[in-house]
Parts: sequence; C-alpha cells; structure tokens
Amino acid sequence: MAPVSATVRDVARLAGVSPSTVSRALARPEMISAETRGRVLEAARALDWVPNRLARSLTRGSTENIAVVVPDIVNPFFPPLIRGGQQEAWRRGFSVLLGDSNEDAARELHVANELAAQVDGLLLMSSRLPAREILELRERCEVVVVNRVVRGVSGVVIDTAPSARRAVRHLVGAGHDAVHYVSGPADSWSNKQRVAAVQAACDASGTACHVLAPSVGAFERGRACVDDLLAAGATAVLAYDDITALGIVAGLADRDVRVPGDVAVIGCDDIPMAGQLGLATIGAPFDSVGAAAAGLLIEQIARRAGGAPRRSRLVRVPSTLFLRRTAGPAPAGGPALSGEGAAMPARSRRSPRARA
Amino acid sequence: MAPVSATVRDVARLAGVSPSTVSRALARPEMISAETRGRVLEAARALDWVPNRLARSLTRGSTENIAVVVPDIVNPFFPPLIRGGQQEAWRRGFSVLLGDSNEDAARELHVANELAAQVDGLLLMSSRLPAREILELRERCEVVVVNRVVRGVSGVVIDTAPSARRAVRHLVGAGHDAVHYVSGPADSWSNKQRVAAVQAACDASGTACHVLAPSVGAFERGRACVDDLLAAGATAVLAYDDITALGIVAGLADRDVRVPGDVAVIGCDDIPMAGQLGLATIGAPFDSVGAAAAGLLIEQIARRAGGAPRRSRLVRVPSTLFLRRTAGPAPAGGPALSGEGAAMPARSRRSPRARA
DNA sequence: TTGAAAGCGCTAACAG
DNA sequence: CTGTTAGCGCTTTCAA
Repeated sequence: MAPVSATVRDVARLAGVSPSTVSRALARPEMISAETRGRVLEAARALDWVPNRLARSLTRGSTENIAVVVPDIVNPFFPPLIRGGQQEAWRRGFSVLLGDSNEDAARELHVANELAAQVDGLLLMSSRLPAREILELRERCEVVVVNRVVRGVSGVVIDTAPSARRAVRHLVGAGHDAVHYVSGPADSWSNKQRVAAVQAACDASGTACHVLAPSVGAFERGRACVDDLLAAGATAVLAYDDITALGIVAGLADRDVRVPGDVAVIGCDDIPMAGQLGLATIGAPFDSVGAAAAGLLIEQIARRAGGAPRRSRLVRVPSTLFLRRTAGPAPAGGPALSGEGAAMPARSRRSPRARA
Repeated sequence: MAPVSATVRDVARLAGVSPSTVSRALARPEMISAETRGRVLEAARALDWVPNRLARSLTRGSTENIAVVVPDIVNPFFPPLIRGGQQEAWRRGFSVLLGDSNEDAARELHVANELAAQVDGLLLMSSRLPAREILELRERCEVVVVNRVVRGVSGVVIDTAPSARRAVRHLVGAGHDAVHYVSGPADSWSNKQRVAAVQAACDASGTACHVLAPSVGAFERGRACVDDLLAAGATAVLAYDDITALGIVAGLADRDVRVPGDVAVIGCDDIPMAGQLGLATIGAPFDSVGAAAAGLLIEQIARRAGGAPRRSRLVRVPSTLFLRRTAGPAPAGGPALSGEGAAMPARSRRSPRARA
C-alpha cells in the first residue's frame, strides 16, 4: 500500500526542527517563519516525503475522499456524469471511490453504507433509495443526490420539462394526435419525472398521452413494447431513455415500420451514439452536471468542517431538445432540425401516415 | 466522514474485556473462546460498532482498497471492465478508487501516483505509460495491467489474434482481395497489437494489408478516413474499435456506399450497441476480464502481505468473432453468420462489388 | 514562532 | 485464551 516513504520524524530530524513544525509548514505556512519553512520543504523534497493520507485522516477526522454511487456504470448515461464529478473532485484535491448498486436498492444501501465509512461525502446518482434512507445516510456523511430530489438534501437535477414541452409541440405540429411514453424502471425517480413532464406537456398541447407500463431491460424493454405500440396505433413515441428508444427503433425496423416515416421516436439523455445514429433526444451537459454535483458536495464538506450549519441547495441544469432524424421533419414554418444529428444520413422524411 | 461511532474501547468496556480481545474477536475468531466472542459481538451490535477502516489500515499497513485507472471512462470499452473489476473487488472486501487519465500519459502517471499512496494495488487499464514507469509504480504497490503486456508485471490481455485470423479468412473467402486496417490512437498498446494481429492474419491468408495512420477522435476518426478508404479502393475494413467502425459506417453511408454491399466493416470490442446495430466485431467477456484482473491483483496483494515473493502472471482471455450484418455474407460453404446480431434488421446482403 | 506531549482508533507482539 | 504495552504517522492543544 502506502509508499515505504519517510515520516514526519525523518523530515523533522533532517530539517533540525520538531515534527509539529514540519506538519505546520504544510498545513499552516503562515504560522512558520519563512526561513524554517524553507528548510522543512527542502528536507521533505530531499526525502521525497508526502504526508501519509491515512494518518492525516485519522487525526483530522476527514479523508478528502468522496464516493460516487451509480445504478450501473455500463449504462451510458452515467460515465459522463462520473467523469465530470471525478474531474471536479480531483481538481479540488479529492479522490473518488466508486460504487455500483447494480440497479438494486438494497444493494445500493449496502454499498452506500460501506462507502460512507471511508469518505467525507457521497454522490448518489439516480438513487433508488427511499428518501428516509438517504436522510439517514446524511447522518454519517455529507450527501448530494443527482437526478433526484429529496427534501433537505442538496441535489442537481436536469430540468427536462421544457424540452418535453418542445418535443410534444414538435410532434403535434407535425401532425401526430397522440403521444406514447414508454416507461423506464418502476422505481426510477427520473422516470416518474419524465412521465409527469410528458403528461403535462400533452395536457398543455391538448394531445392524448398514453403511458406504457414500466418493464425491465433497456434496449430489450424498447423492442418488447413495439407490438403494444403498434397495436395502440402509436405514431409518436417518447422513450424513457435513448437505449430504450434505440430498442424501439430496432423493433420497428424488424417489422418494417419506418422511422420517422411511420413512427417518430424521441429518446432521452443524448448518449454519444444518439447523435451518431440520428436519434432525436433530450440531452444535457452531463459532464457539467457531474462537476456541479461534486462541487456542491465538496463545498458542503468544507462548510461542515468549518462548523457552519447545513444548507441544502437544489441546482437545476437546463436540458436541450435535439430534433434529429427519428423525430421526423419539422412542420412547415416550425423550428428547423437542430442538433448535430447528421452523423447518420437522413433517410426518407415524410409526414406520419397510417401503416399499411 | 467516518460515523461518529463507538470505538473498540467502548465495546471492550461493555463486553467486559480488553480492546485486544475485541479486535481479535473479529480478526482471529479462533483465538477467542466462543463465549467471550459472543459477548463481544453482542456488545458490538449493541453499540452499532464496526472497526474504523482508517485506523485499521494505519496499524495493519494495508487499506483494502484498490484503484482502477482508465484512459476515459466515457469510452464504452471501459465501463464493463470497470464493473467486472468492481464487483470482484467488492466480493473480496475491497473498495475501488477510480482514476481517469483523460487519455494522457502524463496525467495517468500523476493520477496513478496519487492513487498508489492510498491503495494496496493498482489496476491499469489500457495504460499509455512507458513500461519503466509502470515498473516504478510497482515499487509502491501491487500492479496489474489490463490490455497491455509489461515484462515482469501481471496482466490480463484479450487474445484477439485468432479472431483477427478468422475475420480475415472470412473476408478473403467472401472475395475481398485486400484488407484495410484503420488505426486507433498512436500510443495505444492494443492498437499495436491489433495492427500486428491483422497483418499476421493477412500474411497467413496471402492477402494485401493496408494500415491507415493513427488519428484522433473515435467516431470522428472513422468518418474522417472514409475518403482515404474509398480512394484506396478498400472493400474490406477492420477498425481499431467499434466506435471507429461506426464512424466508418456512417461516413460510408454519407457517400451512399452500402455496407456490407460495397464495403464490409468489422470493428473491435463488441460494445453493447454493436450487436444492436448489426456491426460485426471482435468481442470478449469484458466483465470477466475486469473481474479476472481484480482477482489477480487482490491475490497478489494477499501473497505479498503473506511475505511471499512476487510472481507475475499473464492471463489471456480468448476473444470471439461476431460475424454480423456489416461483415457481409459468409462465402458459400463458409461459416454461418454468428453472434446475436439480429437486433437491427439485416439489409441487402450481396457480395462485394465495385462502387458505381 | 516553535517544541513537547497527547492521542486519533486500531492492532500486534509479548506475557501470563 | 486474554490482558498489557506500545506504537502506526500525523496533527494539535498547550506552554514556552
């Protein structure tokens, strides 16, 4: 583990001072005469010494570590979030522990508890935990949630509602008279948010809104619901996430239903491949979201260490609607297609029509 | 940070024993009478006590933490690897720190050094570091490399050569008389491996092999080289990775070149979307690779802790060729299409022919 | 401005 | 089997 490095004592001896002085030379330079400090620093360099983080943590009572807990690191939604958080944490001198809950609330609790014991703060992304558990975790360390709102706990959320409204408006403008929303996991907070956003948007547009029941899998969920969608006569589909949307697109293609010719599909998350495949979607600057969350968490840790009272903040990050190929053409006079969706060539673009 | 929990002393007092007995009750149960141990465990539960990892690490000299360093967590190649490693580590009671080098060797060194100070072992995935640096890191903690071979350092590699041979054989059998390999990052070890594997495979088949120069980006790299490929009259392309391959496919489509009608494309990695999009590719069980690497690392840590001498092992994990849509049809009498590539419907499948 | 002393919470000899 | 003693390496009162 730790380098077989020198200790404070060694450095102190070499610099001809006491260990406390060495310690202070780094932690509170202003308490030490410039000259002494110079000697200490030189000795430290000579011995290639850096303070042992473990020992420091033990006495200081803080680790300079945070943990990031995600439901599934393989879900492309999370890596950008993690990277953003990671970079920000690193920038501020914190290291990052990683926890994967495998989409399971019980496991998430276990992981979070285990991790809480060795970090100053927890970043819970798309947590499936009941609010009560999250509040309990906060007794043990600072907590910031991402993609979730818990009263009294700081969080960063992506504000999808306005984009959902624009998406529905686009679809209605293009001639669709109903929107089908394909749900994500039953216990997903963001699924609830998205359902609500889509329903509200449909209400505002006076459009029928059908919500398909949650099911498991991501891509598979999408493919599996295609028969239901077709049976219901769906022509405009909003999906819980991009993977689900891609599953829908694939399932439709299997049945020779053209996208967007026959059915328009819009996903959510703007995962990298979405742009490449011309999938319309609602996206957000995920790196920034992750970074904002980590920043919030670390500020909270600092405030807490400074003895200040807790104060929870909710940061809303705006989302963007990318109207790409699968959303179908904009209605005449409507908004132009936007987003860098030209990665895959646009195929036939006609208005929605009944399937043969 | 750490829970404001009780300490060994508290538990010892409540159980009416000494702190050492408490410590032993958990670490060396067999040294303690069943009865005493029962009392200790009960007291611990009553006080909701778990040993403080920091303190334990400080005395034991080991952290029960490992670090995983990747070039870019957003690259879909890595999440499965990380997840596999994570799960295995967790299974063995280790937590995982995460480092992202941002594809930059200097940064990787910095990150690895920082991390080495707080873990028992380092898992370097697709490391861009010179062998010398890696050996130096190993002076500070155990190291296992993934997707890389360094003399004297344990590693797990994916053996792509046999699949590359099969791929070339398939292409040659389908009538292609040359193979174009699109390189990945210049400093990538696995790119070197893949170039070598493809060249060897072509030599074995008596086929011409053209290697396009490395360039940056992933998807973009693929799209950008399409003009060169077409100018060179390429009909069979092997790409460094799936993202690059998808870029090539997109670029070809932009120019109305059909895949696999006009050009066959095979990627590498079998990222989840590959199967979904019908992209032929060379894949491997990445979760297992990650798990194997973590297992190897932790075993090494244990061996080292037990005072045993170092012993480096190289694990080769076999790869699989998934002949999907983009590879074109199998030659008559050749191998059938394999892999779960039916996610996207197969399109026209003809033998390669000259472009208009 | 500096040093001496005490201790963070735990574990590991070494006795008994 | 169990207790006593002595730290792990660092920080931090408290005095000087």
